[in-house]
Amino acid sequence: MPSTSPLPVDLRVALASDDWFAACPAPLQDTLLQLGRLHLLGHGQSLFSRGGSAEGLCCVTAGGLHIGAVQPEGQPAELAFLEPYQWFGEIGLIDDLPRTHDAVAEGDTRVLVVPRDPLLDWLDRHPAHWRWLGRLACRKLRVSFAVLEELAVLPLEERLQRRLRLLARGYGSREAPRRRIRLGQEVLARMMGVSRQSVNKALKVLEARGVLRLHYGEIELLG
Amino acid sequence: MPSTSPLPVDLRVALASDDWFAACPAPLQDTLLQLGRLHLLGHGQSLFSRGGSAEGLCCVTAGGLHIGAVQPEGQPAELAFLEPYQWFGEIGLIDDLPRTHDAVAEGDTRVLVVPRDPLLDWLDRHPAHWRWLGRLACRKLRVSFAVLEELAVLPLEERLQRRLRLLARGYGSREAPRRRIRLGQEVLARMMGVSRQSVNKALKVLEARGVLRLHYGEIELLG
DNA sequence: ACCTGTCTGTCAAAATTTCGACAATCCCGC
DNA sequence: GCGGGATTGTCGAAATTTTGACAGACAGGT
Repeated sequence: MPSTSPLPVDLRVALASDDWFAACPAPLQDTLLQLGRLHLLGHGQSLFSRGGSAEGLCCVTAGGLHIGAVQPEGQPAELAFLEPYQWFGEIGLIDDLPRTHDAVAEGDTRVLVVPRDPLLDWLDRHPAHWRWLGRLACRKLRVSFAVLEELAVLPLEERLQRRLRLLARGYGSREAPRRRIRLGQEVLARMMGVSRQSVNKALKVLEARGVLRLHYGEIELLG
Repeated sequence: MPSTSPLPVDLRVALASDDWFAACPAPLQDTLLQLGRLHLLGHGQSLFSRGGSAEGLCCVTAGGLHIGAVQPEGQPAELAFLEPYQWFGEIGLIDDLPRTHDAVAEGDTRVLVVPRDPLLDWLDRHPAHWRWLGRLACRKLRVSFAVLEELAVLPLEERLQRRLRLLARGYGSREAPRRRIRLGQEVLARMMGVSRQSVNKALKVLEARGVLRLHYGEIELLG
C-alpha cells in the first residue's frame, strides 16, 4: 500500500523529456498532471500485480520499476525495466482488462498515478484524446514486435547490444540515450531469457568489440 | 497491385465471428463495411511491405496472410499467420508510422481494406471510436507480452503447444478454436525461431502426449 | 497412373547453452 | 579498516540445438 505525496512544481518540465508526453496535446497533459497523484514506493515494494484491476495510467518519476512476472512453478521473467519518465498502464485503461504484469520498485521510487475513473470521465468528455493513449500502446507494440523478431533471427550478442540501446533510450521514450545502465547481469539475463553466464560471455564479446565497458553493477555504452 | 471486388452481402455476419469486430459499436461496424473495399491477392502476392505507409485498416476475409519480415542479411522471420476474420493494420492508423512487417498471401486471399483517409475523417467526427482501435492494438500487445514471457520461461514443447492453440483461436480473435491448423513445420519453425528439426521433434513429443495428431501439411489439435 | 516438387521423419557431428561450482572483486555499513 | 553480502568472471561436464544430409511420404497436375 504505497503512500502519496504532493506534486513538485517542476514535474511538468521533467515529464516533457518523454517523447510521448511531450507530443500530447496540452489539455491532455494538463489533465494528467491535475488528476495525477504521486505514490512512494520503497525498494522491493509492489505497485500492482498481474491479474489485478488497473487503477490508472502511471508514470515513473524517480527510481525504477521492474515489470515482469513470477511463474507459479518456475523462474521469474522480466519484461522491462522502467525509469523516469516512462508512462505505462494504458493497456488496462483502454481495454478494461486486468494487469498483464507485476510492477516492483528498484530502490526508492516515485510513481505518478492518474486514477482510472476521473480520467475515464474526462476522456468521455474529450474522446479525441483516446488516440493518444492508443499511440502509447502502439509504441510498445512496435518495440515488442522488434524484440520478437530479433529473438528469432539474431545471435545473443546482437540481441543484447540492441536491448541495451533500447534500455538506454527508455524503450524509445526519449531521443537522447543514457550512457550508463545500472542493471546487474543477473537481471539482464532474466530479461533476455538466457543464463547469467551466457550474458556475461556476450557482454565480454561486446566489450572486446568496443561497444561498451563493464563496471560493477552497471554497463557503460560507448559510441 | 491487388485488384478490387464488390462486398458480398453476408460479409457482415462472417465478420462478427471476430470478437473485436463483434464487440464494436454498430456505427463503427457500419463505417468499416461502408468504407471497406475487397482486395484480391494471388498466392505469394504482397499486400504491403515493411516501411511502406499504412494505407488503412485491414481484415482477412478469405485465404491467409503471412505477417513477417525478410532480413537483408539473414533468414526470414514470421510473426503471425492471419486467417479470416482477423483485423490488422490499426497500428499505422493510430500512430501514423510506417508498416512494421510484410504481408504476403497464402493461396488465393481476400482482404477487406478500409482506406486510411476516409476512416480518419470519420474518426475525426466520431472520436470516441478511437478507443476501439486502441482495444485492437491492446489485444495484440497482450498476446505479444505472453509470447515474450513464454520464450524466456518455457521449454520448446510447451511454447509450441501454446502457439498452436493461439493460432487455433486466431490470436484470441475468436472464442471457438479451429481443430486443424494448415501450416507446414517449416513455417512453424520460422514462427518459433528454431530449426525445423527441433519443431518436428517437439511435435512428436506432443503427439505422444496425445495433445495433437500430425498430418501432411497440417496439425490436428485434440482435446 | 505417373512425375515432380514439397513436406516429413530421422540421423550424426558440430556448435551452443545450461548447470553447478568456485574464486575474485566490489560496495556498504559498522 | 574490516567483514559480509552481493556481483562478476570463469571453468568443465551435461544437455540441448543447429546444421547438413538423405530417404520416404504425400498431393496435384498432366
